Amino acid sequence: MRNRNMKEIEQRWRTFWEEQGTYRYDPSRGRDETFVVDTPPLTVSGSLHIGHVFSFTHTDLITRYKRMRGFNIFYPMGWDDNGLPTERRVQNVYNVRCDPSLSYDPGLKLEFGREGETIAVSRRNFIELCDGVVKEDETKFKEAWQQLGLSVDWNHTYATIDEHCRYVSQYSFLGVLEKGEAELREAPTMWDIDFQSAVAQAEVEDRERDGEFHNIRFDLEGSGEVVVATTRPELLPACIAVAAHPEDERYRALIGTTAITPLFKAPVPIVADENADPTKGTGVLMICTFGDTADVEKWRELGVPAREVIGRDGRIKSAPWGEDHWESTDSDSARTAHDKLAGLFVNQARREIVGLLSDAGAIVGEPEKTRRMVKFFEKGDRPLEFVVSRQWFINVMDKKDQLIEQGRKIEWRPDMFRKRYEDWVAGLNQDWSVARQRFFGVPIPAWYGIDADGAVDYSNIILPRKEDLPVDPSAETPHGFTEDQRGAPGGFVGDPDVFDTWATSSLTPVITSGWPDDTERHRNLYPTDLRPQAHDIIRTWAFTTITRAYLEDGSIPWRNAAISGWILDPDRKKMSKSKGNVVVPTQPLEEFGADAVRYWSASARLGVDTAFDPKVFKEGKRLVTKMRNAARLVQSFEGSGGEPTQPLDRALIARLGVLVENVTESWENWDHAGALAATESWFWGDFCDNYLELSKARSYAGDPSAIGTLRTALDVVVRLFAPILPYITEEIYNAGRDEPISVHRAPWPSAAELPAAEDEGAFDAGVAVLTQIRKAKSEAKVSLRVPVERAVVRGPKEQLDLFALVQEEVASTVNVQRFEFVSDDEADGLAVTVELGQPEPNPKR
RNA sequence: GGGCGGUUAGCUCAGCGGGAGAGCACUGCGCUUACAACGCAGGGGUCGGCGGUUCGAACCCGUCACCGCCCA
Repeated sequence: MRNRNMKEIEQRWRTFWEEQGTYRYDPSRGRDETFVVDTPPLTVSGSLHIGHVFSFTHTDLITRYKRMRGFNIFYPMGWDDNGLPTERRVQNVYNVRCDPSLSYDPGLKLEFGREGETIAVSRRNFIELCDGVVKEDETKFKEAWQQLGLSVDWNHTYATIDEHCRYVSQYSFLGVLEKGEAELREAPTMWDIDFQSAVAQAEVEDRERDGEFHNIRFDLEGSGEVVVATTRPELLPACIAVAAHPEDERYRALIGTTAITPLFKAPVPIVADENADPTKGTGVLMICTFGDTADVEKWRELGVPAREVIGRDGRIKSAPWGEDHWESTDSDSARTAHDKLAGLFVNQARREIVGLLSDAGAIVGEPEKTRRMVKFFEKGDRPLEFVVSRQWFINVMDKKDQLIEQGRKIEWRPDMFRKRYEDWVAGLNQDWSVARQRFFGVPIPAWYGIDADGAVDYSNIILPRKEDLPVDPSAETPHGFTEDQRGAPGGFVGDPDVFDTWATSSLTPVITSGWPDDTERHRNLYPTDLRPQAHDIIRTWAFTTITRAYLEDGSIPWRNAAISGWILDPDRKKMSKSKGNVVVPTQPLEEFGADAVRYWSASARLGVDTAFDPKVFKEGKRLVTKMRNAARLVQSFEGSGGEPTQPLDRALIARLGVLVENVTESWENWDHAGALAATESWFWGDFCDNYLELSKARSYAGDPSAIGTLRTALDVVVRLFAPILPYITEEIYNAGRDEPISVHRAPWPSAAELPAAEDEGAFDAGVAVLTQIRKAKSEAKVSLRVPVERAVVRGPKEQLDLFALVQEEVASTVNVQRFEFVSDDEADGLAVTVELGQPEPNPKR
C-alpha cells in the first residue's frame, strides 16, 4: 500500500523535475559558478547491477549538494556502447559472427534470440545489429537512472559510438599523431587468440595456473651440457638464448659461450639475466620469442631477429629451418621436428614436444609441478600470446614521471587511490596499444598507400582532412583518391581496425565540453570538477584520461577524482556475472523505493568496499516513513508560528545550527556518509524522540514559539536530507504549497539563516530527566501514560536551574504531577527517583 | 615477492589521543491524540595478537597473524 504511494510520489516528482527543467545546465553562467561532472559512460552490455547504482548515486549526492550550494550543474550522461561487450551480446542474441569479407545485405532481418546455425554477416550488417541492441539498452538504462532520481541533464547525453564521439576521438588521435606521440609499429604485442585482437596492458590480468617445469638438456658448443628448466617447452624452436643469473656461481663460467638447442640444433648464446631466479628450476631459462614481457625486453637487448612460432590463431606456425635467421647445425632434423608441431595449438604442441625431447633423450628427470602466473585478456578464456603485429601505439613509457606529476595535481578522494594510480603508472612496461582488430568501434582514421608492386606501404600513411571527420576508412575514400583505387597498385587501403574503447572514453571530459570547435563552451566546462569512478578502472579510465589531457595541452582533466568502492556479495567476493552473484537494482527499487536505495548507497563512504546487505534498504525505508510521519505532525499544526522564545525551542534551534555546520563540513570533505549519519541521528534523536514529544503540549495548544520552531527545524532538516532522499524531501517541502518549488533548487541551509538562539544545557537536562522517567516506567512495566505523583530530581544547583527551564515540558510529556528538587553539588549529574501513581482508566477501552 | 586497505557487539558498519557507538538481530514493556513497517527500555564487545610512546591508546609507533584489493 505504502509502496504504491511511494511509487506515485516518485512518478509525480520525476515528471515535475522534467517539466521544470530542475536539473538543466545554464550555459550563460560562468565557469567559477559551474560544477562540472565527468560522468562515467556506462558499458551498455545488457544489465545494470547494484554496484552501478551505488557509485552513480555517490555522484548524484555531491552534485545535488553543489546544486543547493548555488552551483550551475553540468551533469551529462554517457553510454559506452562500442567495444567487445556489445559485439559479444550481438553475437549471442542474434547468433551471428562478423565476416568483413562479406558484402552488405541491405535486407538482412534477424530475429532477437535466434537459434540454429551461426550466420556470418558483413561488417556493416554487424555494426547495424550492434547499433540496434545498444539503442534498446540505453532506453532501459535511462529509465533505471531516472527512477533512481539521478539529477542528470538528459539534454547532454552522448554515446561513445555516436558521430560526435567518433569525431572527437579521431580528431584527438590525429592531434596526438601530429605531435609525434602516436606511432604505427610492428612489434610483439599481447594477443588474444579467441578475439583475434591485440590487447593493452591495462586489459590484462594474471591468473594462477598449474604448470610443469621440464628440464631440457642443451649441448654446449664443443662439449658439455646445460640443463634448462621451462614451463613452456613448446617455445623451444623460438629459443634465441639461454640465461642464468650473473651471480649464480654454477653457471658463471658458461656466460658468453654457446649452447645448442635439442631437436632444432640451433646455436644460442648463454647470457646473464637478472630475471633468472637461481632457486627456480635449474636456474637456467630459455629466452624465446615470445613467452612473456621479459622475453620481449631481452630480445630487444639482444638485437637479434625474432623466431615467431605462434600464429594469431594460437597454432604453431611452420618455420624455414636453415634459412635466414633460422640457423641450425642440422636443418633436416630441425625441419622434421618442427613439422610435427606445426598446426598444433600451444597446449597440444607442449605435449608433443615433450614426447619428442624424451625420445631424443633430452629430458632430464621428471617434470616438476608448479603454480605459475599466466597472462589473460580480462575478458578472455585462453592465455594471451605475444605475436608480432603492426599496431598503433600512443607513447606513454617516456612520460611516466610527468603522468605521475599530473596525478599529484588532482585531489583523489580518498587520497589512497592516488598511490594506486602512481603505482600503476610506475609499473607500465609498454606503450599504450590503442588499435583493436574488431568491428564495432571508432575506426582508426588512416589509410595506407599501395606501391607500384601492389604491396601495402605502411610508411605511407594517408590521413583524412580534419573537415572530413569522422571517417570510416573501410568505406570512405581518402581525399585525392577515387574508390576504384582501393587495393590497386598506386592506390590505398583503409586501416581495418577500430580504437580500443578506452581510446575514446579517455576523452569524456572533452566529448561533453564542445572541444575542439566550441571554444567558449569548452572554456566553461573544462577541466571538469569531478571524475567519479570505481577503483578497478584507475588503471584504465583514470590513467588514459589523464594521459590524453596531458598529451593534448598539458592540463589535468578534473580537479577531483571521487572513487567509489565495490559492492561485494555477502561472502565478500566481487559481484560478477560469471559468478552468478549479481544483484539487479530493479527489485530493491520496487520493494524499498528509490530513496531507500539511495540511503543505502549514501551510507557507505567513498572508496570503501561494502558487503551487500539488504537490511540497509530497510533502514532507509524506515527513515523515509519516519520523515513522512514527522512531517505530517508538524504540518498539522495551524498557523505559521513565531520566533522561538521558550528555552527548549531556542535550545533546539541552537543545536540545529550546530548540526547544519557539521553536516556542511562533512559535505565539503566529500563525506556524504558522515553527513547522512549526523542528519539522521539529529532528526531521529533530538527532533523526533525528544523535541517533538517535549513540545507537543504547547504545539497542540497553538504556541507560536513551538510551532515556529517545528516548522523551521523541519524545513532545515528536509533540505539537509534533500541530496540523499530527493523524493520524500520534495514531497514534504511542497506539502501545502499551491505552486510547487523544488527543494533541489532551494538554498543549502546555513546556521546564519536561523534565529539567533543559545543552548546552555536545558535541552540535555530535560532529556536526561525524561529518559530516566521513561526508564523507571519501563522497568516498572507500566505504560508511559501512568502518572508520576512525585519525581525527585537531585543534582548540582546549576543543572537543576537548567532543568527548571524545561520542567513543564517534561512534566506534560511523561505525566509528572509534581517535581521536587534536591540540590547536591557533589552529584555528577541529574538523578531522578519517581513515585508512580495508579494507571488512569483508558478512555478508549 | 612489492604496494595499499582492512580486522570494533551475532550481522553490516561508524568512531581514529581522554565516556566503546549506530542500525539490524535478541530480551522486556507499551496500541502515549505523527509513526506497531512504531515507541520506550535492556542484555551483549579485555576495539585481531604482542611490544612500545603517553598521565592516558580502539585511535600514534613497531611487529606478527589473518582477510581483501592492486601490481609483479
